[in-house]
Amino acid sequence: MDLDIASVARLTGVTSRTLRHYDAIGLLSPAWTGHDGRRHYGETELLRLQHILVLRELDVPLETIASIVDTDDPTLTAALMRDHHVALLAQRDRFAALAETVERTLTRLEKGLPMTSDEMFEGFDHERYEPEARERWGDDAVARSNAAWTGMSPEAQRAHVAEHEAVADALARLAAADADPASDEVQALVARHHAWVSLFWAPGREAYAGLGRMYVDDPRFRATYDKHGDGTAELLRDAIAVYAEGLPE
Amino acid sequence: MDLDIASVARLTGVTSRTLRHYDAIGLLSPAWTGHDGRRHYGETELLRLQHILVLRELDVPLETIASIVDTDDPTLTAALMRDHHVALLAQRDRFAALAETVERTLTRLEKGLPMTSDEMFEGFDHERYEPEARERWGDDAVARSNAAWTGMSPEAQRAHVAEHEAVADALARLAAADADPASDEVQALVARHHAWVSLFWAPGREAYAGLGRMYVDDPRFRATYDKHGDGTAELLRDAIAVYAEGLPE
DNA sequence: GGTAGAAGTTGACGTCGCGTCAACGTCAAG
DNA sequence: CTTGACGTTGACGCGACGTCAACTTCTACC
Repeated sequence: MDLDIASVARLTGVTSRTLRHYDAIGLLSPAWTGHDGRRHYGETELLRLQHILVLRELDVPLETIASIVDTDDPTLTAALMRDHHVALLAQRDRFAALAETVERTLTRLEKGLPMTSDEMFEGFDHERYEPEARERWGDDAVARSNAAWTGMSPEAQRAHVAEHEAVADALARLAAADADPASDEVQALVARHHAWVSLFWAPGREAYAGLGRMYVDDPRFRATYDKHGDGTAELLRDAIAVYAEGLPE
Repeated sequence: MDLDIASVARLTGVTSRTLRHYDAIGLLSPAWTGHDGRRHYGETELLRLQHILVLRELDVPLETIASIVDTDDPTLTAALMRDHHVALLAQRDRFAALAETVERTLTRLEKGLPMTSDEMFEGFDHERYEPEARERWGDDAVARSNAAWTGMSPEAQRAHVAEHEAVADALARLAAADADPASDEVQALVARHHAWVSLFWAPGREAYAGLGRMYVDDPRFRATYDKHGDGTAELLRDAIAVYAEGLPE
């Protein structure tokens, strides 16, 4: 896939100016730049852009968005996306509440009835900023946005990240040695991986296997594991496929 | 009702800074200012503020908001509010669509399936800017926002406004002469008023009577008619009450 | 090969809706 | 009569682009 700036603009609804802006501030760089300076975008960039736009819909500042989409941990990313899904539903409900308030005001006006001043403003800003939104996207959204993650102490958070790195490193070494995905050594690592994932999200059999496939199929997620060593993502995928058979649902 | 700036802020969720800003740009002036310069707000201001906030939720620029809420034509105002109600519902649906898109992306990612680039961006900006929103709140929202109004030629629009003025003037003269609301002369004018209203909105018996009461009860709307002569709003209300009995529903 | 037009490029400045800070005035309570 | 809460008026700052301007490059057609 090779799209120029206008194609991306048409596809996504953002202007080319916006894409140039995102390049300028380092939020979204093109896949490559022609010798003439023209920007070219690939699939990875489109995925990243979708992620960015979801967050932008929620009025997350671009700087915060950058720190979120730069998180190269795929499971955390997935968890955050689920979180954004919840936020979108909240926005939907907020506008529904507003519509109702306005409707009430209208019918009361039509009937010539007065309203109390509290009643008039039900559903306005109270829903928007209390109690979550402000806290939620305030300073460091990555460290706050997921409930499980938020509940952890900073040390626990660091330990958690380190655990993931350790698993990935060990997997990379076994991948280099061409280990069997079903072997006990590998399966023990997958168990640790599954425990790690479970803090954010408790996937069933199908979902966990799907996550494994995503690690290979999505270039952005694949890079996360393969930077520890070539073949790591594939080994993890295959090992997860075996491990997943033992899961419920 | 006499509220200071902090009360209004608490009630509505906007900051006092915002209220001062709205005063500075002439969007919302306080009812009166104390000898010490402190701002005091009344019921009229709260109504106006709610109107402003509804429009702000829809991302209408403040300048446009000003031209909308300054329209001192009550029926057009009511029609616009109904329009805003529709827009709020549209926003609600837009976020619902976004949530669905994200959900689809998530499940596909979990299953490791790819998506087409079109699919990925379904529900993003296409809904937001096409085909209505941009045109709708573009330059002169007052002259565009109502469907019926938009369809009229500029000359027809001017004629329409003039008709309303003529009716109000005639009513004011009859009010000064202490005319009977049920008299043929007055009822003929109400018939013209009803025809005028019907272009924006076809009220039933109850709704039209309610509109009449609103003309007296709401000070902002009352002023619109009483500027033609004292007692005009009351005469219109009583005359509408009589006229409404002959309406269906 | 020449040229027009469409679409890209990089600065640079403008805009909107306030937030935020500074410096100061005023009021009610202790 | 001070203290502290809350108000006031400037003035500047900012985030996310829009909007020129001046220039280069690609493609199409003669």
